[in-house]
Amino acid sequence: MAHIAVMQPLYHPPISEVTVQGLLHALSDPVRVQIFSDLLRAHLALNCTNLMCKLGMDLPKSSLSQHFKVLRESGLIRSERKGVELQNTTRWKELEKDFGPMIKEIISAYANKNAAMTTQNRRGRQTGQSAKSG
Amino acid sequence: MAHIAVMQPLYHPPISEVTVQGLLHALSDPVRVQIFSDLLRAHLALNCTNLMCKLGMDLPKSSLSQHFKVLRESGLIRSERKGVELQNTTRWKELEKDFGPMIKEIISAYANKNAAMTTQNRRGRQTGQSAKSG
DNA sequence: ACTATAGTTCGGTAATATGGAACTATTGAA
DNA sequence: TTCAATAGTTCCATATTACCGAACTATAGT
Repeated sequence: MAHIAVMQPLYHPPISEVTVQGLLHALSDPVRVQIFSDLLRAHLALNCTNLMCKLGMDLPKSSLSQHFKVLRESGLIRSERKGVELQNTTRWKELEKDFGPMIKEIISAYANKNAAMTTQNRRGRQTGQSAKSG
Repeated sequence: MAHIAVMQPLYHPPISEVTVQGLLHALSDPVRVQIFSDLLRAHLALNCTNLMCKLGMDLPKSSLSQHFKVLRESGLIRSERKGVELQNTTRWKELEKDFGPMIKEIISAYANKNAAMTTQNRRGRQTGQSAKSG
């Protein structure tokens, strides 16, 4: 007895529908930034669960799914079914063409800020912030 | 009989406490982007109400106040009491020093996107979006 | 002290985010 | 085809955040 759920086939907005507002909202969450930058670094398709393991994050599946949905529907990533799992890639080329260096600058600002904070922490100010070790 | 409210004197985070996450969150709202870009263009201090009139926006005072608070506490603007009103300015210099061209790129991406959409609208696709008319 | 103006704070409601449990979809094996 | 396993999604209840009217604070002018 099929109740309601039909699991529709992963919506990806055309690049023309992608908004700066949506991109910034997606990238204003630390989990999503981590995922996106890792996808950038990885330079290849990654599935959701592996990605999270790799980042040392341990979120519930439902939250994870939501975060990927936000990234997808903001236009930042593309997710394709590959058997039982999803392969996620960034939509970098399109994005750069339409939004110039904005996204690059955002990611690099995050990276710089983290680096700066890590440096500060090394100098003794223990803040409890996640400072990736090793 | 003083109940609770004390109206504390407008908090401005030191630039070292400003986070990319906070900046992006602040700039992921169209009203706040409008305010901020107008402050940039204006190149001088503007009070809240005038600013909103000028932008043709008609929000309730309380919402307005909240938006300015978000901009202020994210580190994007500085607000100083000048008599009965506030004078708002961007913290551009500091921001650029700490976050490089990121903010500039965000603002310009917004501007480009709006321009692109206006162009599209002119070609007949009436979307109901606000397209500033002369 | 009274009035006006500019903005803030409170408090109720609406919208959005989080995460556990149940579900869907695909693979692999019997 | 049926059963189990794996990877994500959807549902729903709760928690957090946003919105805005009403009451308040703060300053200026009279």
